[in-house]
Amino acid sequence: MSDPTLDETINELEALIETKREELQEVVGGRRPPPGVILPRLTERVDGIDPMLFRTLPTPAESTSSPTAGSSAKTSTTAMKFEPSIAKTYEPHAIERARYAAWEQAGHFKPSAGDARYCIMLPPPNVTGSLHMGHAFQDTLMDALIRYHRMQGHSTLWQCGTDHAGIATQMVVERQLGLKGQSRHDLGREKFIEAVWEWKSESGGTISQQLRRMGASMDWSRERFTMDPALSKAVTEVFVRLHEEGLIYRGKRLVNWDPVLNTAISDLEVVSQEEQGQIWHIRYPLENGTGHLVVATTRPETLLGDVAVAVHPEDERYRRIIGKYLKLPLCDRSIPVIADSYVDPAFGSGCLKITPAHDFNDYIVGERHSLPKINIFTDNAAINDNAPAAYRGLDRYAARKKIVADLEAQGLLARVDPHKLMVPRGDRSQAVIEPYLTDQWFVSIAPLAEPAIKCVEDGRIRFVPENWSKTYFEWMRNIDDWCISRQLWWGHRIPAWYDRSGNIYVGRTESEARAKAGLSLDVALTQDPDVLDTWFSSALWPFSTLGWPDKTPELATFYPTSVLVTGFDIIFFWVARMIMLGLKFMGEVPFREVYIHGLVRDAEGNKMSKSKGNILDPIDLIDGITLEPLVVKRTTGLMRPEDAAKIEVATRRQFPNGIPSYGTDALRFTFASMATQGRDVRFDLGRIDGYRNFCNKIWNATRFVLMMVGDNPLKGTPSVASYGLPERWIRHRLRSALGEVRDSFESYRFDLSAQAIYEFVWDEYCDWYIELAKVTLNDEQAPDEVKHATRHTLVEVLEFSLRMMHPLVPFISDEIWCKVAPLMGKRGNTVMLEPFPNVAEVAPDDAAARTLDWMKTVILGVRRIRAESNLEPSKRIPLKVHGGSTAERQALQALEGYIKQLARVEKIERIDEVDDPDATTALAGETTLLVPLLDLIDINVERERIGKELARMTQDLQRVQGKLATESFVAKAPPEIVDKERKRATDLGDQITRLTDQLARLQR
RNA sequence: GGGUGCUUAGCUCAGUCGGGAGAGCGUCGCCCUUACAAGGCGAAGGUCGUGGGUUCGAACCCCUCAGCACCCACCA
Repeated sequence: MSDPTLDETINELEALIETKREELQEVVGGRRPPPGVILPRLTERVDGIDPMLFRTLPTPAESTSSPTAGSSAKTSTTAMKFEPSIAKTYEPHAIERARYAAWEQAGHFKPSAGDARYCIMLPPPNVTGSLHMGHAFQDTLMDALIRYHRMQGHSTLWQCGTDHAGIATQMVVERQLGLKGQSRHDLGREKFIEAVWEWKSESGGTISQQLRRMGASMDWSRERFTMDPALSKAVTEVFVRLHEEGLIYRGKRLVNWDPVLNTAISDLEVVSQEEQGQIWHIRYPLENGTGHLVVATTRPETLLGDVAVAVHPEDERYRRIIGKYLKLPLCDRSIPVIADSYVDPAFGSGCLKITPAHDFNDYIVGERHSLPKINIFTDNAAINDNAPAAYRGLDRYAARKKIVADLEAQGLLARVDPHKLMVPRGDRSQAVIEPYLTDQWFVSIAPLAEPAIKCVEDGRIRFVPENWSKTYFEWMRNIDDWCISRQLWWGHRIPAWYDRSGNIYVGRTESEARAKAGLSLDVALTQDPDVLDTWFSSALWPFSTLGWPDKTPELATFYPTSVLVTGFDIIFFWVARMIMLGLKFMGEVPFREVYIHGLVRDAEGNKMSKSKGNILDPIDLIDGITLEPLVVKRTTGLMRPEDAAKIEVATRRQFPNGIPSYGTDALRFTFASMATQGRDVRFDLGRIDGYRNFCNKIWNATRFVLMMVGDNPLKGTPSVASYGLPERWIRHRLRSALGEVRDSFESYRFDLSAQAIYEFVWDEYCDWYIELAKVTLNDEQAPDEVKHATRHTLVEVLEFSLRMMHPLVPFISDEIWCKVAPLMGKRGNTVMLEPFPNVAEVAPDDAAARTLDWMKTVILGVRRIRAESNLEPSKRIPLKVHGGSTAERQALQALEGYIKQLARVEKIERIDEVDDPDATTALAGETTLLVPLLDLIDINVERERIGKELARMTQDLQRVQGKLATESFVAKAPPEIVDKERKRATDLGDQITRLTDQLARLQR
């Protein structure tokens, strides 16, 4: 907390919040604010710590509203007055934190006993990091899988932990030191590392706390850090073994050098971007004074390190000067003209300057021709002493300027053109990367890559979606050796020692290294100062976290893990390397499946980034945030402070009222519903809005059920005969929904799971079944037995649904389940350990489904007439029915009560002859529905409506008849398709006749 | 230069085996009907990017083109 700007920000925020709090007090008069009003809260996470997290946890008992002790459950129709033991409105905050704490305390996240195993490795987030939308998305999917499998009784482990993230963490701590005017060199290596550890222990837990807010059910008791002693031991072990096998070697190579961070980085950490630059055409005079060659370069300063000029061997223009010498401008050196087929004669002048120490291609050409390598840079990319005195000590860009000026002065600059080029930059520092000749450690990758390719080819690892394996193969088949040494202080120190003459000794410890080489103690050794690439330790994560190299029970139980859930951006960085090292050291793949999810973008499809100011903090979506703190948050700590004004305007426009509080479940459900197969997902606030409403719907449906049932357990299972059609129908629907949910979980289609749950709960259970149940329960004639069956079904289907939805919305489902399950006589105290429902537990009932679906068309038909004829919704209307199949007639009789209530029909009259000319019509199967027109109805409206429907049907019929008239269709299409079309034609013909008759009557 | 995706309603997206184009949000109309206005009921809205091919039949399979996005790569 030593950062003055952060302190300032926090003070500002606190002052602001205090003001808002006072304003709000005035508005709501000290009472609980109405829904939608955002309670200001301290958004202190600017500095990565959230002191509010878990500070004031209500006990589970306090978290729900007044208990109903003493109130006797009434189960008659007067039960409406009964106030159930569930809060009146859905308030996620009242339930989420307490529930999570209870789960964690009870140890529910730990693996249970059981033969079937399920394990996911959390991609360890950066210990310096805080939760962003990508994490939140990914964690939701993993948690859904974990909960789904845990509920199936599998011994389930979600292994969590954090990554030391070498460069990133070191940079954060160095920046903090910088604010105090210190550098890491002022502290020295040992003190600096101490400072990093200290910082880690203070700020490192942020993301773990935030993961808890997401409801992530990971086994915290097994939390690991890549620099834990045990994991460091694994790192050393792997390094030493690979070295012993000759798969790790040290060598002087051209590597990607970050001159700002002063370290080598791997190919993957270099990001090339197209930038506008220039290309300089420079004259290199022939030594014999007969002219000059023109070479083109985008980097004139590298001229100082040139050792040759190459031309294509078959280029007629230059054939006779191959082997002659050129005077290297500005330098007192001669360089040869060489022939190499690498040169493209068509590009520029067809002459290429060769600078082996500063260009990857030139390096290869240089090797081919045994040319010297002249390094002209220092570690900071300033000109070194290998260059002429005039340029020494100049930064690379200052040197460029001077060199260009000098060339021009000497008349050696032929031309300068604007030129677009790919500029390599370090992904962390954004510094322009130099190819630079240094001693580094490498992993010889080809022998590791081969089995790693094979295990995906033969299906031992499966990518989901499948096409990502192509990307994987593409990279693995063109992979280069991996540079693993970094010139940093924070990380795993390389277990190698040097004597005075530079001989290398590798061992698990210095004494082992000595012993292996038979060195006596009086030979002085110094350890390699470098550390390993962070991804080296990450690559071991699937087995190092389980105790490797020791043979632990966890390792035997959970390796190979079940699935890896991750983004495509780290397939190369991490996934591929885990596969290679997993196969190497465990002899088995690290995971069976790799589920690749999309990247979370903002609503416009832009990548979310701090510098764009379009970041959404998942915690803000859960808790809500008012506009002012949001603006402050988005504009604080920008890399380019000049963007602040723009970001502020955009933020104020997009969130004029801040962000409402949605709760974790709504956020999770949104993420699940966005998890389609595409490459990226856009996060739209409209979606989360809708899913918060869905949670509210579940809440209120439960309130209704509890009102209807009371709070005493239901006695006895109803007899089969007491189930009405609605009860049979909703079970049938539940069965299909359940099947879809299970299938989609198995195939990682979380979007389809979410959709199936949403549609079942809202469209089937709430909109239809509850309404139908009301009819039965309000019917004084209905036998108790039937009412009991109805109540039982209300509860049973709800309880099923809660188990079915739990993996996606753990908090609300658990909260409600604990209230609902006892009514079923269930004793568990959390739904997360209950069995995930099986399709086999619910029998299909096609007959009930067909009948109820027909009834729905009747009700929908009447409702449509009512709406389109502007009849008052509350007014009961008479309904006449004509015709209909035997089944329809029976159904009508059986379901009359439901139809009357749901369609708001006064009475239903069967007529043999359509005699009422002024009636409006709807069709339900073979039955014709007629609603007598009342005085106020405009007959023309009805004519128009029927006319439109007729037009649609006639068009349909024509298409169907056209099909049936095609001989080849009847001959070649499957018979069931032909039959279906025939039936359609008959039905349509019949309906058209009935509507035409009705239209004729109206026109009289 | 090589590779991979995407293009379906105003917006964001589903569409699995090739067989009557779907959802959410938004829009419009009516309703505070005793679980829920964070709600209920109803409605409008689509040449499935373009052009061709295969097929009895194409949003879906094949090819062409266009636009967009991403990944990889050493063209000075």
